[in-house]
Amino acid sequence: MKDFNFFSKKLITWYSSHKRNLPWRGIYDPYKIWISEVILQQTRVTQGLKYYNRFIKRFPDIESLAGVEEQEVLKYWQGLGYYSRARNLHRTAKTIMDKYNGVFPKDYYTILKLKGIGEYTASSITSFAWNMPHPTVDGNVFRFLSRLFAIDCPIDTIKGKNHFTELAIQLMDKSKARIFNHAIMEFGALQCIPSSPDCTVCSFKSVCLAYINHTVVQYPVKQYRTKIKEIYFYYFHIHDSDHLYLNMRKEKGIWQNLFEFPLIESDILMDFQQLSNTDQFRLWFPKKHIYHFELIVKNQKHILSHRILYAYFYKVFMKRIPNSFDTFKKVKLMEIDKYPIHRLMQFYLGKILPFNRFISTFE
DNA sequence: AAGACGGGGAG
DNA sequence: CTCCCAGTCTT
Repeated sequence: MKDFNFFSKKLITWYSSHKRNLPWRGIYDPYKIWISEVILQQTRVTQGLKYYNRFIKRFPDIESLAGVEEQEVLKYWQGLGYYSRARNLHRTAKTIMDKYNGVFPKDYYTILKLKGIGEYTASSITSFAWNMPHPTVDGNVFRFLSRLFAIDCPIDTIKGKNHFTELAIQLMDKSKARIFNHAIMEFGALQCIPSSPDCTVCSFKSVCLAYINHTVVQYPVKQYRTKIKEIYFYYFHIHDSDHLYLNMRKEKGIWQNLFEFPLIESDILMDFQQLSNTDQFRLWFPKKHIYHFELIVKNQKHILSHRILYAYFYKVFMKRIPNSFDTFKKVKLMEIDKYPIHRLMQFYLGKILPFNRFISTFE
């Protein structure tokens, strides 16, 4: 269709004068590239930056990452979201130690089999570390290419993915995969931005089909929309002057392996009367003991990509800690920093603890 | 093919 | 509010 080498050249020229200075640029260590790419999955550069620096400082290589407990890896991921990324990072570090003698595999398809590494990340690692000609097709690339060629095929379908990947392969100067991939993503991130891009200064305005047709706003095309469900979380903060009673979320789902107060989840809004009639409540707080409940936080809205959850925090006072609390993890207040917690717990602890030193270490 | 999985920032 | 971010895994 066009002179593809023209695009590659033009893109790289643009990149050389517009690129941002980022800590994972100009690095050829596959480990560091891997960490940076996983952190940046569905995450903005500005948000991931401090996590990257802190993570690399604590886990400078595969061996150091594989050698710790998952809990510590999650602690360094606390607040970033999509926690399966951290769990998979840890798991894959162990796999590389066990199966590949601690050396990061160099074959694309071997890398692709590792947990938490998909096509995008495998392409990033192989192209950035070894200049292998695999295209990095991320959100930036989807957007840029969909506009440049006015592609109506939805990007969130198998067909769309394949189409854009093929296009990126054809556009790429195979001998310059590393800089081409950096350039095309940077272009999408800085010039061909999602909303109101300044097309008047774009290097491709003379050939961009969407710009020529005045249809830039229509691209990229998406087929699916995530539907959002509302849920209600009722937390119990057991009163104790110098301890917290926590549970680890073991089940698959939101916040797996993170710590939180004993919790009753519900699809519906419940007042205290209804709550106290649930099986879980009666198990934790049997009638033979005297309790006093105080509602500290009411209807706290917490938004996830696919859920809106409303949280209630009850503080529980009692004469003596009953045996039914033995299943909870009793954590010294001073040691809360060792336990990975989600934003909602951080919010509550920040509210009730007079000194924010308890949760300040990782912020 | 469709949904699950966080959190934050921009408009 | 809505959209989207250097996506991947599960069913």
